[in-house]
Amino acid sequence: MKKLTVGEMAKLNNISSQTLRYYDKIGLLSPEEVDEHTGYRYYNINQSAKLDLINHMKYLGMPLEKIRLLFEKNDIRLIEENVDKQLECIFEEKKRLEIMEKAALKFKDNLKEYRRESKKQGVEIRNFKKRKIFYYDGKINIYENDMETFEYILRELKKQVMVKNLSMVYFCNVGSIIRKENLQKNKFYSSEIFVFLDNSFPPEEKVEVIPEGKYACISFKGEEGFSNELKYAEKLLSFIEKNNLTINGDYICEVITELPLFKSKTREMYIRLQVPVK
Amino acid sequence: MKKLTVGEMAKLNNISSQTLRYYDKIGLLSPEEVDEHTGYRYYNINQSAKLDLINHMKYLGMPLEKIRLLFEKNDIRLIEENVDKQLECIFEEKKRLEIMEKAALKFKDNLKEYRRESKKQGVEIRNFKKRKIFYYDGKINIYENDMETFEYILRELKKQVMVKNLSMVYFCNVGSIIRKENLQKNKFYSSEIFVFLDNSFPPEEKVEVIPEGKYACISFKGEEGFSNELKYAEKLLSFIEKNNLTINGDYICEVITELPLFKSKTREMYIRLQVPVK
DNA sequence: CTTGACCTTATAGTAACTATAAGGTTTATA
DNA sequence: TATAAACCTTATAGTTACTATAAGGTCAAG
Repeated sequence: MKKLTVGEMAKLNNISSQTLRYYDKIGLLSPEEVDEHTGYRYYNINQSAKLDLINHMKYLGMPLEKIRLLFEKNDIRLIEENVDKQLECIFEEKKRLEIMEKAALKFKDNLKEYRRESKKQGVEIRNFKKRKIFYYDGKINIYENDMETFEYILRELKKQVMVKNLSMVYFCNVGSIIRKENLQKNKFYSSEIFVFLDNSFPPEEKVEVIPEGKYACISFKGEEGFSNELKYAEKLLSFIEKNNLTINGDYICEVITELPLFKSKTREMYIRLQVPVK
Repeated sequence: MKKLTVGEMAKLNNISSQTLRYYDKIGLLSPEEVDEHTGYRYYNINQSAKLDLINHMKYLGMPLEKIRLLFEKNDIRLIEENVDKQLECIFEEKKRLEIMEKAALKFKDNLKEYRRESKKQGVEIRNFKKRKIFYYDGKINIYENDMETFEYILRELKKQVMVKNLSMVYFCNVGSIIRKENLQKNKFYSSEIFVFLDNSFPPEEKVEVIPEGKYACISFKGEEGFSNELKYAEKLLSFIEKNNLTINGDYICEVITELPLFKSKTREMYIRLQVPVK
């Protein structure tokens, strides 16, 4: 039988000779013969079969070290078990990709909304579909505290989100709520902040549905502190009053997109205030 | 505002302090302040916003270097383009996973068949569903040549499979064909070898359908050369004759599973001969 | 005998960290 | 005020499955 050099063997199997040398080094596939004097590797074409199998198992996502061990152990049942494990990994990976995809689409949505909102001025009436949120009550009125405190409450929410094993994907869409009772009393009190969830999320404690319907909205660029928000909230409420609308639920302050990357070190957020109306 | 040390900042954001130091090193996120004398890093809680965004983009599958560049370029449109690219990557990755899953399931199937066949002796009649193959004609009668030549033809098939952009997944299921005309003339001539394809594979040149139906089968352990096969083929054909069955199509020699890992350096294959009968 | 194409080993680089070592700083307690 | 614990610093190596490069040896053809 013809002895093949690394280069020939590599070409026949469509891989690089370095890869073959590497496989030799880690003991995964060694040439049939090595010239003692020159160190030249000589392969046999039928070693391709093993290479085929390596590629196949690699394709299943197995690390080379595991493949090597399986070869060493030489037990079909072990191989089967490992293929089952690989299948589980593949399943997990597929789930992860699904979430990634959702996250990317949501991110695009956010950017689109960002562009839309940054052109808008004044109050408008919009229809929103049903939305789900996961909220956390910090027990502190955010309007009576500074951004620093708000950040700490946000971190707390983030931890809750992680504890609940929700994906961090959601964490780009946060907001705060003023409950209807307080709003009607003109009391700016909000201790609850939330993240938007996927609509497919199952009902659970601290998961709430924000109903579909008409919302009076106003959006603006968030700045340090909440003084800004109060100004726009007043505009929104006076619009509602002027147009003889009735407040129909909780006031929501939604962060459209935050791009803290730019110039400033702090959050640079577009904010949309929303009040459901009749 | 409170200055946070790496450890505090890390704890608040549920990452390790080493990661924060690493981000500092690669210029992705540097602390607001560094003590000139001691080198201590001091962060501000509102830098968490940037960390959130980093995590989000990382989640989309972006490498840190790209995230850093996007931060540097400071252009929303660029970010959007990159998210689109990420979506494409996610899509590709999903396709790859699908194939991986199929490969793993097929591999398990093969092992199951391997166990089944290794217990069987003698001829049996089995029903097979429709199967698709991609074949390659080496123009050389494999029965008149040795295993080495066969291996070279296999390598050629492999290249064709790659040229056609088929997944290597299929390469674990190879076989050879003796056409009906030759078989009926008792002429053991096969120059065509093939890989089984997914049934969803679109019809194309060199893609053929092996029809559903009854097959007379015999399986055995493959050994060096084809002498072994000829012996079993004779058994199969005499069975067909004895039982007054008619040959209804091409003779197929299918490699059930090869596990070249074990002891021997050469292919260790279970082989199933199949002849469609009426 | 030379030339070019191949082979060898060794080392560094990739990505996003983690782990470790050796040594300096801060803070709380005795 | 001394000291110890808990933190911080930098630098280095390791992870995976290779690829790229350098410096030098071997082989086959002309």
